Amino acid sequence: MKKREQQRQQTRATILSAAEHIYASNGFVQSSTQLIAKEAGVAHGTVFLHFQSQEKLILAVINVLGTDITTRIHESAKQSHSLADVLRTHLTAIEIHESIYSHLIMDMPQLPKEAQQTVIGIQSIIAHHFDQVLNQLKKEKQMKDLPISFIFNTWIGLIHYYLTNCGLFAPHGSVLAIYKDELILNFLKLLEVDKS
Amino acid sequence: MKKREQQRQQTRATILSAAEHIYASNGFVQSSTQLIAKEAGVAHGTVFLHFQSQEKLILAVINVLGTDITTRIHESAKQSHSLADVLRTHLTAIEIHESIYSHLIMDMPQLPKEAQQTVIGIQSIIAHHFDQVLNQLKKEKQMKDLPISFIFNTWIGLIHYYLTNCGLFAPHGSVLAIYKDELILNFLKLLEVDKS
DNA sequence: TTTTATAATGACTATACAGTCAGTGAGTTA
DNA sequence: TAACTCACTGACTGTATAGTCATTATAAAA
Repeated sequence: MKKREQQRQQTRATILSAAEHIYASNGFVQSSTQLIAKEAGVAHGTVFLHFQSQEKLILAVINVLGTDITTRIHESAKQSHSLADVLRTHLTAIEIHESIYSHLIMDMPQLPKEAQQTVIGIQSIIAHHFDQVLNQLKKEKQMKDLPISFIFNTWIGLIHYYLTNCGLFAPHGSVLAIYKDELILNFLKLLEVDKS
Repeated sequence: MKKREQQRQQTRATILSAAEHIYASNGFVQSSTQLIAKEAGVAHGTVFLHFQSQEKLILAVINVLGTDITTRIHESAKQSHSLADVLRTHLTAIEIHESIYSHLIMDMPQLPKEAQQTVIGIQSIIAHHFDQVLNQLKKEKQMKDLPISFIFNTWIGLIHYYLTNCGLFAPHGSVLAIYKDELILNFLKLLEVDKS
């Protein structure tokens, strides 16, 4: 590759990575392109050479995030046969990107629709695995008869509640690192699923 | 009362009410003081004669909201003896202010700490009633042994999930009006509490 | 009636920010 | 080496918005 093209790609990657860092600590809405440029060590204008607009930059970051999370879930899901496995797969994939993912779900209402689509995409995958596992459990009468969608929403709601209130649950660190096991265990108990 | 003082109070009330409307439809963070002034039919500067700053205005609106919700819960809680009663009391109190309450919990991370205190205050009351009712049920062995805090967080998380995703669950109207009964019923089933 | 006090006005300031563009210098080609 | 290309710069523009203040109009006091 030509040296110029190489440097161009490098700069783009630097900006993307800087943006990811800034968004992870300040959230998407409260981060300025100026700050991202500074963090990346480039001029403010350079950001707009690589990304049409702030919105496109945000979408690019979210897209990278979404792709990574869904890939991880997909990989891990091959060995997920119990509900416990599915829950753990979900939380582990999110935990890796906890801070930026938390900001994503908090800022969602103010982000473009395409961003929301990414979140929906992630949840669809989890919902799919949920569906499979829970239908099996229902068939085996190992679980009470509740709408799967309700159970799913309860789970997602619970996780998002912990994530959006990380300041309350884990002021200085990862919420999931602390509560992951406890959450999975208690949720299984709630559904009365045998842990085996 | 002197006519001047009366008019002053009237103007203040008009601004407060206009702010409440605007916040309910646009959210707290995305609403400008200009827009609120326009809605109230007063000059922009007038807003700052009655409220030191935008932040103080937001806090005043939230304070009114918090007081009303907690009062309602307090009133209604006198007749709340079962868990179903407590859940219904909670949702009914919120439903009345659904749009602004939803924005409150969504914008919370970006609001001053005092605002967060209001939300915590509301939840403390609910948590208190939860505690009483669930401890009783536990004593009577009518419920499985899970940490009450976990059950509480699951409930709040579920409700907040529906509220923050109202665009998904109820694009044109009140989420709680549609799902209130269903949510209560399914949550009770989940805990296996006798509905009587 | 005249004077004083003050609620309200709206033009103004200051600031923050997204996005632009003429200019610069290093890399590439002839 | 000379001409050219293009990634990058940073000063600039335009816009949105919180908050200020001299001025105005009206109610209260003298």
